[in-house]
Amino acid sequence: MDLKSRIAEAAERVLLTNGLAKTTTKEIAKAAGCSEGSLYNHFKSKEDLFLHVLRNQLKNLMAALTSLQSLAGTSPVRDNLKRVALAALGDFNASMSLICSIFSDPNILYRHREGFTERNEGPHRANEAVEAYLLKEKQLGRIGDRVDARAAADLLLGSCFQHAFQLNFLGREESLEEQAQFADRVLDLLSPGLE
Amino acid sequence: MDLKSRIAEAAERVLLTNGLAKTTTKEIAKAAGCSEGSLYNHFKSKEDLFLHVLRNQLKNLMAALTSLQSLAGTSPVRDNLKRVALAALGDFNASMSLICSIFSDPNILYRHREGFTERNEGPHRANEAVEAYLLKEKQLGRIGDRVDARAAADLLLGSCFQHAFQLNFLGREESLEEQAQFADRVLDLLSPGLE
Amino acid sequence: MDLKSRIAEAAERVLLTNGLAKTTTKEIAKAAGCSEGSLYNHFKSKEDLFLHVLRNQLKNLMAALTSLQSLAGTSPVRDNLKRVALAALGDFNASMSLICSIFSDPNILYRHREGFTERNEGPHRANEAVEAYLLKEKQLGRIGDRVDARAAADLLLGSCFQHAFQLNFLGREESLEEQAQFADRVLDLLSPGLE
Amino acid sequence: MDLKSRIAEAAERVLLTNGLAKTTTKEIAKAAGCSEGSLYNHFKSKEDLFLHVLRNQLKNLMAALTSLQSLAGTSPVRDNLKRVALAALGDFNASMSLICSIFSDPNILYRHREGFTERNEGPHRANEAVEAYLLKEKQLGRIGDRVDARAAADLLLGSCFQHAFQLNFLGREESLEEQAQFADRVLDLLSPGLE
DNA sequence: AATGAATGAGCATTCATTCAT
DNA sequence: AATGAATGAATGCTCATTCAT
Repeated sequence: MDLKSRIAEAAERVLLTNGLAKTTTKEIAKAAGCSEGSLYNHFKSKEDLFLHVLRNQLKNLMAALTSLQSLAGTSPVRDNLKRVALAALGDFNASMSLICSIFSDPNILYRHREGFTERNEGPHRANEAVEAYLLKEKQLGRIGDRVDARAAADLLLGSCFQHAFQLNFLGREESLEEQAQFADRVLDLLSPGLE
Repeated sequence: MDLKSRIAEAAERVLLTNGLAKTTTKEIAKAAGCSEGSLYNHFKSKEDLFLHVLRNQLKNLMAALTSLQSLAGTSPVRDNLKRVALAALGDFNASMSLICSIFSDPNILYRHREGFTERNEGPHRANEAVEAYLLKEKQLGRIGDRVDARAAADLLLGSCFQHAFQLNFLGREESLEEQAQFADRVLDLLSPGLE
Repeated sequence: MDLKSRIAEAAERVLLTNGLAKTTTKEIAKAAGCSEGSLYNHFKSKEDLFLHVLRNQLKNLMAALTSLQSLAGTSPVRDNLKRVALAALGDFNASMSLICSIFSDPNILYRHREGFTERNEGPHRANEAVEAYLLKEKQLGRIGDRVDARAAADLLLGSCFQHAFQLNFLGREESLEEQAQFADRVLDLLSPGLE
Repeated sequence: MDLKSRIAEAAERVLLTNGLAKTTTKEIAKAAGCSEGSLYNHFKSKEDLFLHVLRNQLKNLMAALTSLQSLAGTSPVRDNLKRVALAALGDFNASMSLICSIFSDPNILYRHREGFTERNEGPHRANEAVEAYLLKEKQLGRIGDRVDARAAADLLLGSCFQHAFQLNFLGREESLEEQAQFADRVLDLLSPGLE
């Protein structure tokens, strides 16, 4: 693996462990097994390195959302949504402290936001992706034609997001099984509204 | 107003504007119109001051949750839930950057968590409060006897939480009317599941 | 006891416990059971308070030296010297850290020195006092007429001084009996030179 | 010379001039011709730097004490002791304010003590070294077989120590000749006791 | 005389960044 | 590209002193 990737992974590790405020370039360098100077051969600044790491979060969720689009009309809606919910729970959980750290520095927040705006990406796109999927299912008649697709997406992903937030806050870990239970309970309640 | 309160309010203002990472004691003092030394006559450290400010967030939501308990059986369930949703949207919106900043420093996270554990409080209690309310309504027969009260609470507050998060992330403001629309759409979709 | 004395005694206690560098006016006030402001009603500054405390050290030794002058020709020379040695060991031991602290701040050193010069006092006077006593004994024929009285004084008090210094450095306490043994051993060796 | 040594020497200079209490990192850096930050590339803290300087005091005396052991039985005892006395007077004089400063901060005192305990060194070892030398001379029959070697060492070094202390206190300098006279007078008085 | 909140200059220390090698 | 010593601005915090009450 090249040094740039090693640095990025080391940074991610340190950031998740120590939090943005307590993450120093010295420690990143140590974790990456290189010198502090090397960081600056591959990233313009610590902030750039952080933004680079940030952009690589939520990969599983993004993949799940991409594949979700092509699942419309195939496996049961509920199964599809559950798959997304599980990916969301997993990724939100793993990345929550990184994601939240953007609010501790307006400069980072601004740059992160602009970066997403440019590429027309961003975490809020997740909700749009679920919405888009549900619209397709609506056209296919697999969910009620009065269903507010966006509201459904917001409820599903919102509950997963807050759930992950609270687990992180409480310092608790959750097994895959517990995650599945959470998804099921939420989907049980949501399902009547989708018909 | 006494200096301690002035400092706390100034700190809140600066923290919301600059983010935790860019908030200095010098700037808090300036905003409070006092010397840096005075900060330390009233708070043991910058961290303590931050935790103090943090604990005073979400006051409206907490008040709404308290009054919610006594609303069981009175006004329509949906109205009661909407009231909570609006309080949540408002408070989450106003406090999101502060709340999220706790993840940028594990020490702060730890102390904030312990503080809540001691007082048996915390943001996760919000969901429990809504759950408790819904359980009462279930006993009163105003919602279906199969309803998963906790899942309903998680969906409602979770969607509000993530909505506020995304607004903050996008740097957008939302009118009260828009907030009400969001609440309505979410509750529309949730309602069938409550019957 | 009046407040001024209470403050002085509290300061002495704190200084001996914490060392000059770690002694704060806040702690002195706490130890004296008064406010920090009161310190300044009785002493012009913390430095003045320290100098006041400093001047009240070695009281026993000074008393012993005063009474020593009138002992010339009475009890055996060796007994008189031993009495002085014991007073020196006791006082040096109790005051060493205070005495040494004057070297940590040239301003204090200067003022302490000037204070003594004015009043024609000072710790070096101790050696002169023993010298004066020995000169009397020499005139009385109780010690050899070739004896270098000042050298004898320097040897006796010097060994006591360094002994106390080293005990303090090592953090050891010494019983009165051990102190007496030290004095005896030193005087045994010194005695042949006095004849 | 490397920066670490330059910093240490600069620190020693500033400490001797200003006293521990008035020695700031800013001034040390200035005296060393480097930035304050550089201090921390070579020493963990100001305290560590001080302890480093402290451990390099009394080098001449230590050398004299080492060579003293091999002088037993060679040059006259009195000459050997005088050599030690002169080294002691010189080093005590030059280092007194540094040595005494350890009593102004219990933390420094503790760490300095522990450092010596570990390495089985320390200023009190000086007296033991002289004692050891005298014991050899006793075995060689060059001093009386009843002589209390430790008491002799304590008298000799103690008087030198206090002499240096008082010179520093009085702010006086002493020529090499005056130092030799002091040593001679003290040894004159001590000599009868050694036979 | 006694208070103690307010002060603000001063301090040790940190850390992202640079640059000569 | 890799290094790591050097930097110095910036930070949180301390504490002797003041002064209105």
